[in-house]
Amino acid sequence: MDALIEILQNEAPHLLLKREKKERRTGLPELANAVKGKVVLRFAPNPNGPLSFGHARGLVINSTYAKQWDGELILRFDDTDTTVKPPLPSAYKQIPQEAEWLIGFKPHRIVFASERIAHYYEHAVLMLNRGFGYVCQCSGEAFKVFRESKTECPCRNNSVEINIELWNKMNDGTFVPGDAVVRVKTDMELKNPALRDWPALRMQDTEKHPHPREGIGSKYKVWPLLDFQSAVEDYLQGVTHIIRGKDLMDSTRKQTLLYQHFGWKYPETMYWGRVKVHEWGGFSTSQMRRDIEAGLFEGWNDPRLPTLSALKERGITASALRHFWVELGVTQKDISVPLSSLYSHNTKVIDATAPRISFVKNPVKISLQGDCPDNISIATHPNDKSMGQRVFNLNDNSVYISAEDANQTDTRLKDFCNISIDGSIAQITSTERIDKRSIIHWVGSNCEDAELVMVEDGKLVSTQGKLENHDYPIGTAVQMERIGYGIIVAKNKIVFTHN
RNA sequence: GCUCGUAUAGUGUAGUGGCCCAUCAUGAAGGAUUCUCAUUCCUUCGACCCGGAUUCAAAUUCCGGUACGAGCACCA
Repeated sequence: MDALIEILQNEAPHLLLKREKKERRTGLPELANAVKGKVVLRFAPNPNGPLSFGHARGLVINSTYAKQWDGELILRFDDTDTTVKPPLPSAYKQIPQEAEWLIGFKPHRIVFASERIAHYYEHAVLMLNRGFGYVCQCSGEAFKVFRESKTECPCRNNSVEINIELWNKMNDGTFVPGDAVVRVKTDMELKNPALRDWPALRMQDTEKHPHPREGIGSKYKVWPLLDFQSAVEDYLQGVTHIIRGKDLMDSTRKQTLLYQHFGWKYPETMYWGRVKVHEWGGFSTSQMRRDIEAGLFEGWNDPRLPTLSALKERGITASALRHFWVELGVTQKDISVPLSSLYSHNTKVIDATAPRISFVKNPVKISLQGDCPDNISIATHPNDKSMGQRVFNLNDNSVYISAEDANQTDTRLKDFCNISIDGSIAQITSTERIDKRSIIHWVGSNCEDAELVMVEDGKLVSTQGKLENHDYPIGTAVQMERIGYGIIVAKNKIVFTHN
C-alpha cells in the first residue's frame, strides 16, 4: 500500500488530493477572466421603443455582473438606423428611467451612437487606408452571388486612393443610398458565408428619414451598421465582457475579424438563447409601435403589452424581474417559460407588505336580520398585526356579497358572522365560527362602485364591483381577498396583477 | 443550400469522468397552519434526445443520427 502511494505521489500526485464536495452553484455562472473593479459591461438597445420584457434580461444579467465585480455598466443607444427601425424620440428619456427602476442604480455611462459618428468615420478611413476595408459598388443582389460562390467582387482590389475617392463620394452626396457600402475585407473562402467581406457602413437618405435627435437630423449620409459601430465603440469604451443573445454569435465572429485587422483584443463573450413566454408568443418593438399608433393599444404601458412599463403598471416588481432572469441564467438553450414563474417571484416580494382589501365582484345587496353591530374591524394583514385594522361600516344593517356567493344558503361572512341566506335577506345565526362552512368576503353597504381590470388571453376584461373603502395611494400593491394581487391605479380602479 | 448553436422531470436550472438510481426552484397532487381560493410549513410525483465508440467507470469525452433555434440584411 505504501509503495502504491509512493508511486502515485511521483506519477500522479493530483490523485491523492482529497476532492472537495461539489456544491450547487447559485446565481449566475462565473464571468471568465474578470478582475474586480475592472469589468466593463454594456447594454445596447435600439431606442425604437421603450424597453420590453426581453430587454430586461440584458439589463438584469449585465447589471448583476457589473455589481458583482464592482465594475461599470454602460447604457448605449444603438441608434444608427433612421430608416428601417427609426429611433422613437421619447425612448431616449424613458429607457434610462426604466433601466434604473429595473436594476436599482443609474448606469455608469450613457453613450449615444448617433453622437459618435466622427469616431466611426475615423476608423472607417483608417480601415480604408490600411487596406482591410473597401468601398463596394455592387448591389446587394450582386454581392449575394459573390458571397455564395466564394468569388471576390471587382471592387475588392481597388487602390487605397480609389477607395478614399469613393468614400468621399459617399459622404458628399455624389452617391445615393444603394450606390455603395464600405466592406471589411475578410476572406471570401471563409466557411461561414455570413463572415465573407461583411458590410460595415452604408448610406441612408437622411433628408427623407432624418435622425430624430437634435443636431443629428440630416447631418450624415453615411452610417455605420451594427457590427462595425458596436465593435469600434466597445473598443473605445474599454468593454471587457459582452453578454448578449446567441443570435449575435456571428456578429462576434465578424467583429473578431475586424479586431484582428486593428490589432485589438476582443472582449470575453457569453450568450443566452431565445426566450418565449407561453402566454405572449412572439412580439416585436416595431410591431407594438405600429399597433399603438394604429390605436390598438392605449399606449406603451397598456397592460396587454409585454413592455417594462406595462409590467410595472400591472404590479410586477423590479425585484421579481431580477430574480426571474437571474434564475434563468445565461444558457444558450432556447426556452419557453410560463408567466407563473415570474408571478411566483412577485408573490414572494409583495405578499408580506400587500394590504388585504375586499373587492366584491357582481355585488348583490343583502340585508342582515338579527343582532348586527355598527361596524366590524378586520386585520389589514393576517400575518402582520402592525399594519392595523380595516373598519367595515354596518350602519344600515346590510352588506354586499358576490352574486356567485349568494347562491349558497349557509355561509360565513369573513371575520364577522355565520348567515343563512334567503333571497336578499340573511339571518345572522352566529358570530362565533362553529362549523366548517365556507367563508366569503364582503363589504359594507356604504362602499363605492369600483372597477377591476384584468388581462385574459390578451384581452382586457373589466369587472364591476364594490370596493372596500380605503385611502391607499395610487400604485399600492394590494391583495384582494379570494381574488389575487392587484395595483390601485385610481381611487376606484384596480388592475389585477396575478393570483 | 451553406454556416453556427443547443438538447437533464410539465417548465426552468445545477452538474465539465467516479460524490449522481442526478441539484434547486417552479408546477401538480395530498396534508398541516390560517375566519381569503393568499401566505407559511410538511409529504409525494416527475428527467439525463437516439445509436455507437473510448474507459475499470460517461449526464459529463468522441463519432453518427434526430429535433429545435439562429446567422448568411445597404435592421438592431
